[in-house]
Amino acid sequence: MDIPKKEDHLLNISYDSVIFGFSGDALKILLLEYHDTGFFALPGGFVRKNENLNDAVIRGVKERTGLEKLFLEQFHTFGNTSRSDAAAMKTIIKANHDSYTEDSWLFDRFISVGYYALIDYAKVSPTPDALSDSIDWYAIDDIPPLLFEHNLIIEKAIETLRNNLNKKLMGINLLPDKFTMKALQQVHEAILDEKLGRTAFQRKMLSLDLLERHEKQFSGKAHKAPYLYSFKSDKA
Amino acid sequence: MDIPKKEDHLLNISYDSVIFGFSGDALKILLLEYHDTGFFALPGGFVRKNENLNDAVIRGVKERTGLEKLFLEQFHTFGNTSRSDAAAMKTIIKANHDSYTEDSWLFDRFISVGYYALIDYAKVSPTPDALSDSIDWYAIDDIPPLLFEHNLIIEKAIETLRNNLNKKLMGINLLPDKFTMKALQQVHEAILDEKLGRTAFQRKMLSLDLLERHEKQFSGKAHKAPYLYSFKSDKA
DNA sequence: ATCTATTGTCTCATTTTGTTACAATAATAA
DNA sequence: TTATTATTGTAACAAAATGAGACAATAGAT
Repeated sequence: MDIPKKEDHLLNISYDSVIFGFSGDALKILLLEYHDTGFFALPGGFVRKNENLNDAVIRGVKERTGLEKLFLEQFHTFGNTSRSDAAAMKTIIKANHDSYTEDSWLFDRFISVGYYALIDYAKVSPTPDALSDSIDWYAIDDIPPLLFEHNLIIEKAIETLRNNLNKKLMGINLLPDKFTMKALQQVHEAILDEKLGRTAFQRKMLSLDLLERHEKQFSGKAHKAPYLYSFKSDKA
Repeated sequence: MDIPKKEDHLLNISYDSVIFGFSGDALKILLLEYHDTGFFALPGGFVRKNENLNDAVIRGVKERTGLEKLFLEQFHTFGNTSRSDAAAMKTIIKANHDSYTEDSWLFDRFISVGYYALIDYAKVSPTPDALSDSIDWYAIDDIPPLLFEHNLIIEKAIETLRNNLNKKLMGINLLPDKFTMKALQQVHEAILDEKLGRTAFQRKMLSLDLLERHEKQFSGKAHKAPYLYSFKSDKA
């Protein structure tokens, strides 16, 4: 992988993406570990000179997950001087490139726009890029210390996700196209970090008139089979 | 006024501020008009190399309004290529500066962070800076066409304000320290653009336990005098 | 055929919200 | 001093939303 070129990009501005997935029991996010440094961080990147900010983030998330259509939303822009860490950036670049130069634009101060994405955990097999040893899922209550105040960015992302959860059933973006009411409830519980009453939850979801009921799902277990639901497409 | 110098600032990044005030009957915002151009726009600015983004916005709003302590919150970052307009920027700079240079950094593309501020309308006498003919209040349903997609930025600011209104009685930032329940209700109605039931509103506000009741306010009119309230400082 | 775990819905209690009613009151007019 | 008027604070009641428990339906195991 080449170092991104200064003349192709906007300066002093970057993005960081908090990519959420739901494993069935826990809410997780994708973190990458840089080669030979022990550094963990959020997947991020830069904006090309003639590229919309949104498109830059979509491009970056696609490179990391292979997903093209995904739920993606900006939540906050982080602009404190304290969040820059030129030393760490130098270590990363040094560990990966012979062409290390002391005065790279990458060591400048960056203002970073935070995005979060909600994706179907099952649809992704994350692949590390050339800069990173690994890219892996981490449960949100088990996040290691990260570079560049990224732990703070994650907290803010979760807070935003909680606040927006009720708007238009956002949680469904973490599930397959068809899902049971129980799965939807588990997603909500994972995001809110609290138990919800089963009957009240079901009544509320159905009353929103956003779900379409399909065939039953037979699990092979000895009990009544639940209906499958999907998000009504005309409510998007 | 001097043109801001390239070497002092972050490149490709700016901010725009939507400064809300409440005149007693309508919600208004501050717009400025540039010298000799007929161009209207939101007050905005740039970030110095060693300055926090938030501090840059505080500095800019203070220069325009004289206010130092104010309610200020970031709401969205605008990053589409379509929002840049080098031609308009050139017109503005030309109209104001002999030292016009064709290749100024100001003509580059900018990603702009949107902030909104809530201030006490009565406390401000807006003063135009050297670049602008006028800075004035405009009711939010009477905004002229603005440069750089600023109309869109205002819409998003209002939307965010509506969504956040219930969080911790944000509306009080548009009022003096002490205010009547009726004034608070009028602020809410102006923001939400709908009438609210008087008794339900009063009951709700009092139940939040965020308001402190003070002496009555005698208006001189022939009716029962309302209590004055303030925001409980320990709930900030 | 009986048993077990889970689901969908009903019912009822509780809480919240919306609306109307009404007494209290500050200033004015009679 | 005593009505009169406009507005305020709160109570009272109705309607709607929410929470919790009961229960029948049912897919598969025994």
